[in-house]
Amino acid sequence: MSAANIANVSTTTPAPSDFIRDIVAQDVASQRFAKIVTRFPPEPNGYLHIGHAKSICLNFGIARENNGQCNLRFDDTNPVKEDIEYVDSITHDVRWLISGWADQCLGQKTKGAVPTAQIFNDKPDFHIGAAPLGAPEVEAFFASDYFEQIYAYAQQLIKLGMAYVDDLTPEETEAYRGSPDRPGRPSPWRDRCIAENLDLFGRMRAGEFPNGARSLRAKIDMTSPNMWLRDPLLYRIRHVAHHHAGDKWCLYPLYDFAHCLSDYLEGITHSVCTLEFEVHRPLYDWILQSLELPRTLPHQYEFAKLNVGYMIFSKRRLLQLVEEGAVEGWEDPRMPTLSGARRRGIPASAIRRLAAIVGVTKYESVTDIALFEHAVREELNPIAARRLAVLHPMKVVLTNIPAGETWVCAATNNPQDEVTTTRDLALTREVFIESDDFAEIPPPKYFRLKPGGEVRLKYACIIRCDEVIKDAAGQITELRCTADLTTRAGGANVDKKVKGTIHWVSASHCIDAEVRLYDRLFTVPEPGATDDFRKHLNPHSLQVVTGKLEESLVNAQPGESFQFERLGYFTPDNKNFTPGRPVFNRTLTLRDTWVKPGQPK
RNA sequence: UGCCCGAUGGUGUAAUGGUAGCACGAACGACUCUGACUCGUUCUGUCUAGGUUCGACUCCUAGUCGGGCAGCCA
Repeated sequence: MSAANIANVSTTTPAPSDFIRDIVAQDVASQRFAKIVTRFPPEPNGYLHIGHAKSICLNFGIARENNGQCNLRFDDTNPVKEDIEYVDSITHDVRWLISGWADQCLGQKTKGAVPTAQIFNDKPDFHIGAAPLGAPEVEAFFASDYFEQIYAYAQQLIKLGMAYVDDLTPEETEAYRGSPDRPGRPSPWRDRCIAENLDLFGRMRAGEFPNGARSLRAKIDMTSPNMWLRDPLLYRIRHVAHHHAGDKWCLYPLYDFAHCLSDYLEGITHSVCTLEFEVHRPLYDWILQSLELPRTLPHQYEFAKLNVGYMIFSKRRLLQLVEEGAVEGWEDPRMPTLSGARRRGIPASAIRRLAAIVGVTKYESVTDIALFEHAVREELNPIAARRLAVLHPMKVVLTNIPAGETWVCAATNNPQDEVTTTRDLALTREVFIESDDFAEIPPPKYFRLKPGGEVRLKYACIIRCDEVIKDAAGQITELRCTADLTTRAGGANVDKKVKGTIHWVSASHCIDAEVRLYDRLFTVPEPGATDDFRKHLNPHSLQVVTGKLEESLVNAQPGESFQFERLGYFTPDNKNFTPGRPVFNRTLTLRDTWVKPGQPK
């Protein structure tokens, strides 16, 4: 099973419905737009995580269900926080997440393209479209590719008397703004004439003024109860180079100004974002309406972002974990990042399934991590090949099988398959079983191996424990058992029932492999609820063991998923991979409904 | 003591004035060469108070609780 195959699973679930899709459906019905175009607009200042995945699934899902398009656009208006490393990882992660599902909807542009002039309804207009599907040299959209056009829109706003250059310092600007329950005061520079504003704005671009000396502001209403309408800043001076635009600019637009115009330039029809931007919507509309643009304007819709128990999604905190070494980088399998999830063996389809389960609402909730784990198991169960592996080995000697003798056992690769396929396992005198699967003093209802008891070695035969061998310290060193070879497949007593069936590997036909057992990164459901989230790091989130694995696993490749029977789902690590010496990551344990006596769940 | 948004079982959601349903979870049971999967049964819900209506989760009013807004971040 290749990574590509995994990504192809479960692409046929019924189209979900939610309040945003309802709006889109109405717009489709009324033929308001020729084509539905959405966008996913990350800022390249961190890695994508499962929270972003909800937005990706929504935006690409809408495009997919309406034969539309979803642009990947980097919202890169703040060069001091952004980096090309993030551009690359985000591009990769988006492609991974939509692979086999919405590839055909991914809007990208011809490499190096910028918005071009056109006439629309007899009016001058600017637009940038997607490169045709399959075009050779393509790249994501970048807001920074629109800087020239956005600058021109700013000039137009000045000419309309709707923007002005302000000389207030950042501190003064804050003081003049007032507070949510107290109106702001107009800047003394608010009523500069258009010619002076234009001149000053040009000199800001020319680099005549230091950082923070002047800004461009929209002229709206300093007394508005909506803080974002109190003459919001449109441009600030930053004498720094940009990772994508180079050193061409020392003047950068702010989010509110760049975002709505980027949406317009790309022909976005539905601009979907998270709830915290709800109060920005009047500004989004104000800017687009003020500029008297010829084409149908995009509209912004907001939904609640994803929260999942025992995870954190704050970029700042995730960066902190990386920088402080609490994890091994952004791609650590314990991280909620998409690259971490991929390395952990979580299929993209499972993340899409989660998005479908949680839906889209305006209610801010915390999703039970059980929903996520359910989605993962649901995707992995049908596709993960079954293998036998012993993580905490205990030696068992089958005293009635001579050394060197081999009994071949056919093992089913996946009971979920319609057509059963098998592989051969070797049963030999010495095998390993899981130490948990033997109890010298068994608790009630324990139906694995115990002294004098019987258990089935899966795919092989029933064994009986005759003797427990211990060292001087009283530690069990091996079990001496008798194999009932008549209970093998095809044997006379194959139908003999025993309560327990356990996994095992032959001591002479197994490989040693490092297996990394991951658990949740935090010990509390809402680690982000307190300032000191690091206090709740799970000290046992990674346990490394050397397991005994059935031989066939020696050829396992990154991107493949296996179920180690009775243990969980595992995948070869894609970072520490040496052909012939795979290191395995545990994706997730199997659901375990056996309540150990005395251990409430 | 400003403005905006929200509230349905333990969790995520559906019902768009007409039987409160689904999934997860939990409990019990069946099945089982994975204590998995699968199957069956059960469990728990409309924030509060008024109002409109033959009928309200849905509409109105007030309240309660939660979230957001005072970056030259996005």
